[in-house]
Amino acid sequence: MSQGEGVDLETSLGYLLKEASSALRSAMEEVLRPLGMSVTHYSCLELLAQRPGLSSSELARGAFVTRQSMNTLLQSLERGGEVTRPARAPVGKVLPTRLTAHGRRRLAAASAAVRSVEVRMLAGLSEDEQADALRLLRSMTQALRGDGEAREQG
Amino acid sequence: MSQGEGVDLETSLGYLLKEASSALRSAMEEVLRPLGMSVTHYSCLELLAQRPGLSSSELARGAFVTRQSMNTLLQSLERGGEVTRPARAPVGKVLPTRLTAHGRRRLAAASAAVRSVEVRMLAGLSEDEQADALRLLRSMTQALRGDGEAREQG
DNA sequence: TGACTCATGTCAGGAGTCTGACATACGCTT
DNA sequence: AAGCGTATGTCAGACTCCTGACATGAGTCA
Repeated sequence: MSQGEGVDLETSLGYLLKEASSALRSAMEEVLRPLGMSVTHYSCLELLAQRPGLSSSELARGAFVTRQSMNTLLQSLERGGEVTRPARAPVGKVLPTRLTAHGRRRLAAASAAVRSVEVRMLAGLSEDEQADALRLLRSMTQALRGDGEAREQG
Repeated sequence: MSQGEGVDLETSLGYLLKEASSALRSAMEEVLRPLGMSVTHYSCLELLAQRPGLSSSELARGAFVTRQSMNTLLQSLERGGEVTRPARAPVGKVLPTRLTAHGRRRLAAASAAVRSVEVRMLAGLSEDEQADALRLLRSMTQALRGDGEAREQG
């Protein structure tokens, strides 16, 4: 510990990452609130728009929550008529989920709101810097996930 | 596998930021769990080590939780003998919090564990890239915070 | 074919965090 | 000096998300 005391939070990438993520989440909640939508709710819809037929578990991984939490959300979204799931699994236990027309409309509004936040976040960053940020973030995530093993990607 | 086209999540800085943050949090929880410590718990201790005498509200802002949540945590930390707060406020209502020797020992173990995670996260990034990441993250956070309008003051 | 492994959906219980509300203490303006 | 707005600490209730556990269905291999 003799050398570790001078951990300046302002130069800790971990802290800054958390700070940025927190700021992004707050900003998203702020613009989503008027629409009566949570960040997880929006994430779920966005995921479904891009990859129709995803299962609850796949949606959960994509939105970074547990499959139990996602399942609870999906049940309410089904009641609200934003998504549909077959009563019985076509194959296995997997219930493919799809957006309804209503869900798509809800997503459209939310997507525009979220996009404005992202635009604001990127303000002041050049194209090259944005590309750098993408690459850096990917590198960090991959390093955190893979336990010291180089994993090839498609 | 079934990658569509349209809006690609893989090129959304917001999504990647959330993904990286999620991976970091998971990694931290994993190494902190054996110590019986949560991420917020660790953050609180780390903050106190660097800025002794912080109030509950200041700690809350630094750890990105509400002051109510931080207060609940501080009460349990007080019971556990990791921090101390005066019974009455020296000035105003602010109760300056400080680490005890026990708290410092707890932090030392946690800090080492977290440091290993951060080292892993930074693996594969050059000094320059790390500096870039810091700068980029700061820029995004600042752009997100100034949501109202020009009312910024460091 | 049968055992084993893995993934999924779901139920139940609990820990952590948030919103809302209230009293108190400080600084600034009038 | 008094009023007003802001910030803090705290209590209470509600909610979200998580951990743990169970049964079911698919894929793999002997």
